[in-house]
Amino acid sequence: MTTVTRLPLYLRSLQRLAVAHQATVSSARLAELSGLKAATVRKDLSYLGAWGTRGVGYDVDHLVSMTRHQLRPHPETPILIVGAGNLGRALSTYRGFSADGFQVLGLFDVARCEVGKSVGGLVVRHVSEIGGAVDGTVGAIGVIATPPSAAQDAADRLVAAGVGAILNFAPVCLAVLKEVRLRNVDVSVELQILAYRRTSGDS
Amino acid sequence: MTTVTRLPLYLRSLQRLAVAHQATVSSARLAELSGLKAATVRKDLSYLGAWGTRGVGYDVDHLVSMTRHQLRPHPETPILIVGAGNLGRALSTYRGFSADGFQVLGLFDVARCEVGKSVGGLVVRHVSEIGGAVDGTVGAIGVIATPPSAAQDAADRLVAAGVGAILNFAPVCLAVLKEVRLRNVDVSVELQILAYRRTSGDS
DNA sequence: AGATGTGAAGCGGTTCACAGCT
DNA sequence: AGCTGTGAACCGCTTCACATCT
Repeated sequence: MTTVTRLPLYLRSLQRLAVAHQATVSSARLAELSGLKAATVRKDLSYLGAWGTRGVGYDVDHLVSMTRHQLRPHPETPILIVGAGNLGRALSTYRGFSADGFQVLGLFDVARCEVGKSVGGLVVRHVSEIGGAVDGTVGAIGVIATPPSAAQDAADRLVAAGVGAILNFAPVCLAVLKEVRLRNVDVSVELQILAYRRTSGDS
Repeated sequence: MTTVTRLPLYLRSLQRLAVAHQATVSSARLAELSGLKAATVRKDLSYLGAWGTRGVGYDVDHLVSMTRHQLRPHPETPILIVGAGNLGRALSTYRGFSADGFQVLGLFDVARCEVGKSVGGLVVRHVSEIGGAVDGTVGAIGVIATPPSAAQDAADRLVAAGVGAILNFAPVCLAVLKEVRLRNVDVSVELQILAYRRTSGDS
């Protein structure tokens, strides 16, 4: 269901509304804030079993807790970052994570010379220690921020360690067990899409 | 057309094949390398007017130049990065850009104390200089790597400077002229999608 | 009046299946 | 035999339209 991919967007908009002490939102307003159509918002919320008031709209606080509950069953989702290069360091010091319920559990690298360095309160460990770091924790997410050549190895180690999902920033197509959810973020690909044909707008 | 979003993937796979001296590829093989279905590949390539040989496959070199030509009308697409924080610095030192035909034209920040610092051969300039940096160049792409609060201002400046597209890393929904293509990359959103329900795989 | 909830239509992309070429 | 090229079926998401409720 693609509704899931919009839930985080709703949550953000809703949190802003909550901060602005808006008690209620219409689907039209929420759509506008999230860059979507009103009908889409209503359909999505109805899937979640949302209960709006006709003629008024939805209760912001109720929607916030409902959306958040859908998005995070556990209070803190552990994150493991592999690759202590520029991107890996940028990610591990990103302060937005904790607000969204994530906690960086560890930062790893293959290069021995990187191991032991401290990055924003986190000590870089060797990739061989990934397994030990995950240990009992369930639902951990691995983030791959390595060069392309090291990405598959990183993925293998993360999968072996038992992570439930992987977010891959390396420009390669990874092979993983299909039980492991995988999403790719590739800056160069995004730029190439944007660079294509200077015509018509696309989301 | 969503074909465009797959072109960069094909190009990457094809370049690897070229390096490995593979003269020819079948749609099935290319699909496998790119994580797609064979039928999709054939449809996409036929849209480009590709000319494969039945019983054999496609000529790798031909496909590479055809795809590359589609993706980059100009040899070097100029990139302007706004925000010299961790992410902005990571992006401006990313070495993969030049290989994919992009050139970082400038790195900007609002904070006066950041201005003048040197980051990987690039001197951080104040955001007010964005307009001058773009000047005559056509088809420039702006990259927003600021905190959320500064993102809309960055977008406005980039649009005023005449960029054709914006890649936004800030966790906000930007308002831009609809002539300007916009794509959003939000790490927290990606993680939230991955964290959702520990069931069924999704791309 | 103003907004939700939702069946039904619409639309775009994916996948099938097979004819046709080498 | 093998693989492309493509019409047609399929599928799922989006959007409309409107009955329904406050």
